[in-house]
Amino acid sequence: MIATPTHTEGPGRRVGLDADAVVDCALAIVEQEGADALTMRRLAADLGVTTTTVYWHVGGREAVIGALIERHAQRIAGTEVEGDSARERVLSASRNLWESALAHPNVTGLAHRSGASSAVNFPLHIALARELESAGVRGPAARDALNAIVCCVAGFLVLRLRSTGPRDLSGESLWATVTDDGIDPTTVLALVDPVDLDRLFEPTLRAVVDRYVPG
Amino acid sequence: MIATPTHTEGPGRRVGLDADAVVDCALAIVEQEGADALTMRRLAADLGVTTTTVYWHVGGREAVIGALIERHAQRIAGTEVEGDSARERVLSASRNLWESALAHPNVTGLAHRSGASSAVNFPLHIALARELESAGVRGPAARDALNAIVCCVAGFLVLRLRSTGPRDLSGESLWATVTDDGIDPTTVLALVDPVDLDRLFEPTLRAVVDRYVPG
DNA sequence: ACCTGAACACCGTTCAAGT
DNA sequence: ACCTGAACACCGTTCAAGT
Repeated sequence: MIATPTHTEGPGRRVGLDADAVVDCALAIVEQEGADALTMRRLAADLGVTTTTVYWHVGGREAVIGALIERHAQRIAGTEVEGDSARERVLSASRNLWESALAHPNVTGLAHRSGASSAVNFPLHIALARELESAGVRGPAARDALNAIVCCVAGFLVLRLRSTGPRDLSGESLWATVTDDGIDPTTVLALVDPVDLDRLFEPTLRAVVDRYVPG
Repeated sequence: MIATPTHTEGPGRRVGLDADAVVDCALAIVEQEGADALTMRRLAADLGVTTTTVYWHVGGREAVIGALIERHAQRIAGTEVEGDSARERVLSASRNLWESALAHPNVTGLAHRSGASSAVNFPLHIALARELESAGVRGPAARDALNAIVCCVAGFLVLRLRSTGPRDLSGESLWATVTDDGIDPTTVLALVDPVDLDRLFEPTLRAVVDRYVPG
């Protein structure tokens, strides 16, 4: 008989839980079912404990989300930058930002809503800053290039990842403006089409890179 | 004695409330105290009624938010586009997108989180589409230009409006990567500075416009 | 140190009831 | 048609208590 707890239920029992297990479970819930599914009670239930146990190990909901985001950031930190020329490597590092967000839409959305959007992508931002330096962009120019690229990628992600529910386009009262004015309807309709964004991303990114990194 | 209700409290009394008054009140709460302050109970309390009355007039929270966003969209619809050349007017219409969002950060953030980010800016998107047409950009080219510009503006807004809390930058474990690698710290630090974005917005916007509208 | 049980103060929503 | 009161099922969080 090894040194196991003498009782298996009630206060005082040991369930062998640590902060890492809690954060892993929280991250899994968010990735699979979205941020709204992450409640303290649901998280505790999945772990087989009470909500108060979660509070003891990592803290309240905000703390759980913070830890979850930081773990995800470390997970995507190892993404490789490809390309031969310095310019191509800058583009590759920028694309990594775009692709990692598309690969984990729920975590990305949660990080964005909780104001930690830069925290998740921190490792990838660093990687991009490194490639900019290799491309000869330094000082204030590097700062501007980094910010412009990050903003551009973030903008495409916002429209690309937004919930594609049918309840958008709100009232028909707004549509009246369009049909009245003789604007080509397909131009405006494309604002809702995420497929276009996948095609548009690359050339727009290149336009911004061209503006801020010489070559 | 005019035809007033015979009783002033309890079920059956008339308070002279309509859907417009509810939406106005909801919009005021959001603009002044943020979206989190908009609860059904708070809204009802400000109107001097019960929560169920709000449900009767406009519906649940989602319906209130939808109506609130649509009203704001109509409010900003009248923004003027300035500029002599067609290209300058395209830039002006794009700037309107940026400035109206900065003027109403709470409503913008709520619209974005509730997946109605395109609904709020719908009138301004139409205005931009009109200027693109005047600039000779039509068909698929107009669609691409519109999407690219909207994405660019949205990206700058996302980083500009994100809650500038001190709890960002999460763990110090991430910072270790930076100091180890000899990256210029000021380059990365600038990611948190919103002032830089105000300066960067215009030239980056011009780079995107240059790419998609000739002239 | 680790975990439970009960409780508190909120929230959105519904339903029967009033005039 | 318009409005109330009470209730339901949730939520995050706290606190005393157990081993």
